[in-house]
Amino acid sequence: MRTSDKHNKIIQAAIKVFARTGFFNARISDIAKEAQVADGTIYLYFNNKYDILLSLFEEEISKIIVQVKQAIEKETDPRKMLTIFALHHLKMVEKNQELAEVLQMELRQSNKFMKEYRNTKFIEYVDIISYIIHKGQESGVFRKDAQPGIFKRSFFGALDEMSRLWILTTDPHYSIDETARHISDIFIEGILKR
Amino acid sequence: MRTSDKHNKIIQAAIKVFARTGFFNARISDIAKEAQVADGTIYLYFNNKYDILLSLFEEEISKIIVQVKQAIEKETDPRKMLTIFALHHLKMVEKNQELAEVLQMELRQSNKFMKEYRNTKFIEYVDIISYIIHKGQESGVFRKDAQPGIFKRSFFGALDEMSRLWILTTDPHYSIDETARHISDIFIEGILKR
Amino acid sequence: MRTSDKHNKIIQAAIKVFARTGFFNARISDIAKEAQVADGTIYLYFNNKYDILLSLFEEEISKIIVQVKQAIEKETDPRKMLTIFALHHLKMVEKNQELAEVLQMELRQSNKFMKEYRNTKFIEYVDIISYIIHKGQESGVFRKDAQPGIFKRSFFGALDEMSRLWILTTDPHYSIDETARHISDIFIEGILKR
Amino acid sequence: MRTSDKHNKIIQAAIKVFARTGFFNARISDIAKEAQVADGTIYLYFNNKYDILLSLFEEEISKIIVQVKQAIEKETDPRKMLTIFALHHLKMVEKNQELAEVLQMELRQSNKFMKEYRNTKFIEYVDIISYIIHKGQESGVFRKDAQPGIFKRSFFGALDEMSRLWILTTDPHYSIDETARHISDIFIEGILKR
DNA sequence: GATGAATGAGCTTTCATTCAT
DNA sequence: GATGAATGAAAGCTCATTCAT
Repeated sequence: MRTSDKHNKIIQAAIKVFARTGFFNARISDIAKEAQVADGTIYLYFNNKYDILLSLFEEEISKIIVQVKQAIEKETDPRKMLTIFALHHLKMVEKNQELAEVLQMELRQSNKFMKEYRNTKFIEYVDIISYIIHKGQESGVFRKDAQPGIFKRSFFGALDEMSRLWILTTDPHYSIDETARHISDIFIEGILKR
Repeated sequence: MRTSDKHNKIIQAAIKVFARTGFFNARISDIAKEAQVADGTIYLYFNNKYDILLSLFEEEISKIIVQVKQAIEKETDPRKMLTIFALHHLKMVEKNQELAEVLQMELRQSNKFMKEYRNTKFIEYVDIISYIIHKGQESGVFRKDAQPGIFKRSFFGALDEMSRLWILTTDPHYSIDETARHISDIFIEGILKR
Repeated sequence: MRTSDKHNKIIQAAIKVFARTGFFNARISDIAKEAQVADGTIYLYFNNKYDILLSLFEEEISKIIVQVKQAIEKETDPRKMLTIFALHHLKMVEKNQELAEVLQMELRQSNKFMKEYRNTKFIEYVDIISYIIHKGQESGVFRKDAQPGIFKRSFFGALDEMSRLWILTTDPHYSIDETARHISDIFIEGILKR
Repeated sequence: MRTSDKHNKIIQAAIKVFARTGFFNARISDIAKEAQVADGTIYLYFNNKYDILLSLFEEEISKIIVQVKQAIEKETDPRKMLTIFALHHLKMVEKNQELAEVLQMELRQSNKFMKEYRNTKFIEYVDIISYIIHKGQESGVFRKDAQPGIFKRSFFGALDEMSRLWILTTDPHYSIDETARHISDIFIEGILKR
């Protein structure tokens, strides 16, 4: 019953609770209370606590991917595409603070400690960046010797680390727009063909 | 006695165990066994499980800071300083894989969920980068409009995200040297005054 | 409706499930699935899980009693009656393995832990044996000093313990016929008037 | 620490609690309270709830076997040996009512539902009976055509079923001595060579 | 200082039972 | 009558922490 209202209610509750206390400190009963269902109901929709986290990842990142791709498709200039990606990423973080916190904190842990789990959705997200680089290299805007594999991680890492600032401290020193532009500028300048 | 043999044995054991299973899954008895002391002995040197993690952070990052500062002091060119920082960071990650894993995975969590804790040592580490930028701006090598506060986090985030590759996958596609140089090149190009 | 189709379907399903996993490990949902009804339907026919077990006992043992009595009524020689009882008991065990397992395993438990429950049907079954002894004593075939109350339990106990062999191990060393005859022979010889 | 006081205290507590409520209804916390230890302490001595039951079986049956063998060794007449076995069995049941209840009720269940477990101790106990029969056949007292394998189970089954009377009803109609003698008399008469 | 047996609070998960449809 | 989603009480087990030795 994937389309059920309860499934989503639990996911949204879990985002709130995981953001507040972290995955390990979160109690099933907290999520149940937040979702206004009984503890047992959660197990009608998920196999266990960890399954909630994984489902959350898959579903929420999927949504984000769709949105970013739509935003980027409207552009042809790879430089602008990078800026849009950065902007979109940071905006998403601000709009969905709680989700962003969970992704920031728990996604990495699960990548490491849950060996069986390959976070393909996350990889797909980051690969949007390398796709942009390839485009730029083809059109001669970006340097051919730039490694998209290194670039995509560097660019994502830069945005991710900046997001942490927003999540940890409640008072952002720099505006989202300013930050996104600043970061993408550095990276664009860094791989521009001269 | 801070310099006690046991104190350090426990820290080193904790690094191993935390790297292997993560902080939350790690058992005190595992650390005790790894350190070849009794469970109770740990509580003669640390207040609780979390105190081990914090002590570990403080002490190990302190060591790293000393080393990086020494390496950078030998240079005067801020461009080379950035490259050295990147190189040093990635080399450290490779040499101290287990420590790097713990810092990667647990440092962020603790920043968030342990509100009382200000990770000053970590801030000090990242501030080395902004110090370099300031130097470069003063000497006219780097653009004046570059924001050191944004730059330092972007640069660190890029390196940090690359490190995750090393930690998660056992086969690095790019050499440390190549990667460090590539990343610092992008960033140097990105803030160079033209 | 006691004779309802569903009532019996549930009983038969319960026999299967209880035999497979035991009463305590059996889930209502397992019985429901086996009976091809909804979980809730079971509660239209039975008060609770334990009520299924008790109903099962009463109804199934009643059937057995009718059959044994019919088989014995054809005989007049109390010695042959005993042999027929033994034969009938072991044959029933083999034909209704699952039912036999449930009676073997759960009947005793329920006698003990469900204080309110007097298993009158079971007593009626065992009393068939003492009825035979009385007959034999009246006709002078069996010793007058034999205690029917002790004999009936011993005889039943002997058959019951042998049944366990069939239920636990899948390969019977002795044939049913041989075993029934052997056991009844020992007991007949044991109370024969000389 | 098999010889520890606590190990035995927990076993004895478990006998009491299992006898009172049955294995499945027994709570670990009940056993802990009865043994005057903390819940967690039980897990220092046993792997899980079921491990307590198995340990209980092995250890207590071992004790009984030693005692019966000692009692029987003093005799040479196989007829008397059988009577002694019956007497010893029923006396044991009366003296250790709670243990007897647990063995009666739970030993069979575990034989069936815990496939991996071979109750060798129990088999050893019942084999004492077949050993006696063999002796009697060798010395020409018992019929050669008697099957020790069937006899041992029948004899044990008879005693076992009688024990249930003692356990279920609190008022024994027949004395232990009378019952033991009556049952063994039937069986002795039943296999005597004439 | 060092030990490790003992503690007991705490949490995930199960499942008999209910009840709105 | 029939359904099965929802409930929530209940309990086995873990493990950080303590403290008598």
